[in-house]
Amino acid sequence: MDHSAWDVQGLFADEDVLHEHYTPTEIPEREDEKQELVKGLRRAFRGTAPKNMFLLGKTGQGKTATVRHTLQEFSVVANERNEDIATLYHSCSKQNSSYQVASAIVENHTGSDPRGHSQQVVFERMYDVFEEMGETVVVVLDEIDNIGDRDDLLYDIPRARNVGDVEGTKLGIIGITNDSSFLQDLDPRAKSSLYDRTIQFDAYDAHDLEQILRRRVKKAFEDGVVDDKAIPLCAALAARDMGNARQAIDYLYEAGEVALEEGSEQVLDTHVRTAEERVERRNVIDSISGLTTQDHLALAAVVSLAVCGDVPARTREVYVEYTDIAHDVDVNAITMKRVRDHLLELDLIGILDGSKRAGGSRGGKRYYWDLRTDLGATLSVIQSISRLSAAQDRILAGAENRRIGEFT
DNA sequence: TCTCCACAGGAAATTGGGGGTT
DNA sequence: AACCCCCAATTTCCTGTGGAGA
Repeated sequence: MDHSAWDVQGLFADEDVLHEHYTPTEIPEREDEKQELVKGLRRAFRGTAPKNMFLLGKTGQGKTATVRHTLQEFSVVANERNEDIATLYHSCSKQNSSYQVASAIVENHTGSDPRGHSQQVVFERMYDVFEEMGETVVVVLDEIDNIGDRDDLLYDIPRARNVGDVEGTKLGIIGITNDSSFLQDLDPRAKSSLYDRTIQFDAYDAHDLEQILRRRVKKAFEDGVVDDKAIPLCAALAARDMGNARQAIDYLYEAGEVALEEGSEQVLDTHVRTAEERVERRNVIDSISGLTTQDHLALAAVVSLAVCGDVPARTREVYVEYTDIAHDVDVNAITMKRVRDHLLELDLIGILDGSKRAGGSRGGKRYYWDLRTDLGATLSVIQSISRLSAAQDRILAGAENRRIGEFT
């Protein structure tokens, strides 16, 4: 029997360096931002509370890595100087309200879940946790935009000392958000009085990305394995899109996989191009599969219309298709208002395109919905959702005239 | 020019469910 | 068992919008 499929060529030296949760030891491109953080934090060594700060910037701009790295240094220095300083990093990705965030912090540190009590009680327990940690405590709340407008926590923590919720402890809070509108929605007066500094992480340009990639390549791949044209290409493709380092690294990683599959001894620019397509397709699939049933139905309605070539379509047309599909799969159909909301959410995450145009014969304004992602890829994802199996025929109706029925 | 009406979109009320205390 | 807290999704209700056709 041929076992060559199990062979591993030595392209990668250390794949972990390319994984999402790898924290680089240095980011020279973010040295300025780091110094800002240091300035805010080092006040703790003078006996003052650290500054409250907001880090602002899109995903993949090194916000989390910079903070973690800086906090790490801060702790080491504090330790050397015998300062009673503690730091707490918390990602709010799984919580969507201040209440849940406070509960999670309490649960992480005491082991008991405080949910069920009033918000006030939960906050008090959270402050108890802080007081136990040290004389000065820096709290980092990553992905804080997740809590939306239930942001009491952001007003409460900076005031805790004045109000007497914490007695001996000085609190500093660092919020990280990739949604700039989140910051605008905070009460402007509270924002300026409670938060001393916002640090903006601008998108990397192609040159920055290239430097970042080169450092990773050195660690992740064997020497000379990555062709010299491949790196700038990854950087350029990502810079053209969003200047996202995560994306650039994903391209590179996947390019390595492609090279392995093809039995190539080098990672070439052709591999990068294949990788880009794969990564993008995978991103679409991931974002769709995480949606709710109603989102899926709304999307399926647009896809169904797209299969027939009936896009862009008005909300009403999408809604009619939606009700039919909902009936097919035996799910309660919801109001048009709500379906429109779902369509708008799909627009927000880049799957649909909802353009608002002046109305036709009846005036007003109307949305015209179209698919922003590749029809074939989206259709195959829709088909893979078992819940929608009873509606496949309807969605594919008209496909044979359009010769796009053969996706799997 | 005026009215009409399908749609947009904000706000409030409702529904239902998860987790508590007493 | 009766009652409290938090929350997401949805419905209900309402006010605007603006070109076509009277």
